Amino acid sequence: MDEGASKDIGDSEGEAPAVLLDAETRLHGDDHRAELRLWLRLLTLTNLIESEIRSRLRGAFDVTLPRFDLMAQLEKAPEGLTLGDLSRRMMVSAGNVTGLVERLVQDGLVERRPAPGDRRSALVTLTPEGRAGFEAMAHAHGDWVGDLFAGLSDADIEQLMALLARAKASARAASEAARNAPSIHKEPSNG
Amino acid sequence: MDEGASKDIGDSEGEAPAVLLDAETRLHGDDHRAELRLWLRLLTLTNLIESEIRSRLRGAFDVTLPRFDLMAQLEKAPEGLTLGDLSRRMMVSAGNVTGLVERLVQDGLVERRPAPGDRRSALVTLTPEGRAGFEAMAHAHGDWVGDLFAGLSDADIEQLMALLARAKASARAASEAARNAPSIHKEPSNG
DNA sequence: GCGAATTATTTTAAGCTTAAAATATCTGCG
DNA sequence: CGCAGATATTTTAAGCTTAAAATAATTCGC
Repeated sequence: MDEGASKDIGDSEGEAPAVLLDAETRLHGDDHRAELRLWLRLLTLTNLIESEIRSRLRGAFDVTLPRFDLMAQLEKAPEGLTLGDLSRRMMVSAGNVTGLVERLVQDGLVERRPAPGDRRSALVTLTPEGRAGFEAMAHAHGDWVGDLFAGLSDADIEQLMALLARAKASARAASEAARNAPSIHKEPSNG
Repeated sequence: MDEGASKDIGDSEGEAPAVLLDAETRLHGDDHRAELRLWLRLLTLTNLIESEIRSRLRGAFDVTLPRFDLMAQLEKAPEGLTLGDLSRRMMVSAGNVTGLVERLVQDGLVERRPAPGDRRSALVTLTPEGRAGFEAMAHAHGDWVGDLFAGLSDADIEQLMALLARAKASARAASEAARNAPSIHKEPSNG
């Protein structure tokens, strides 16, 4: 397995990604330059950290991020979770979970057994080996994340948390608005 | 070997992902709770926006994000780019670019031709169709990103830009430190 | 000019991911 | 009861992604 850093989309970082906007767009009205730069920076940072964590998980424990994520969910639910629970909590498709669980079962890290009372469902739990492995990984993972953000002060973190919360609310609102009114070509002012 | 987009890892969001830290970790010293929450929030936000953009690109233009990204790089370099250039600029592996270009050529959106002067290389450029398609996509993409961040004020954006820059510097420093001194089990103080 | 090292690209093997279709089971309603 | 619709999971087809090995061509040093 493995991983990688990923995606960029725009410019490396310093200047305005003017290329993403042709002259006509600007005439249209909004130009979204600041938002595009923000998105680019957010994406770059997240990809940087994510690929660092992926690569460390692979190097130190020979495990992928999705597997780590799945095990983290199980760790929080000692009584076990169904595939559907996992799918919802991990925010990935059901088919994805099927394959992930299959591979983790093969590795002896999780166990699958019929759910009592519903023959459609299966309950997934960590094996003792899986639990022990996860604990070591979670410990290292915490240290790594601590390291990666070591250059931020407590105040920086606090401010970031607040701003990211606001950004998330904004993005969620926009997503839902689009979901409830599709096909409107998303022109804020003159559509 | 593997990889994909990734997702959550911790809690849905509100509370401390205490599960990622067992008692022993806390005794060890640092506990990194704040950093873990920050990382979780950053990841959640980025995934939310990224999947929204992916889904809109697919719905409106039947194109994937990696293809859009590749075309964006070509748009900025009208004289064309080699596969190696693309790999570096997109921050993905060379093999990845080979396949992406292959598929885009099949769709008639980009063109591949031997690079003059180096028989190992190929120059990739947008076809007229690819260029026209990209312009429409970039326009919509700009609007979407503008929408998604519409709830942030100019001041919010400015602050976020500054804090994210600081976070990026921190993460980069930590990555490079690790790269130059591997195998030290990453214990900040007592390794 | 020859061979070693470097660079550009492709191939291979494996895993992640999704949407959509197919299965299987369950629940509610007459 | 019996069936219709909902729910849980698997399967399928396609694409993305990487690391590592394999090819091919270039460059450098002598």
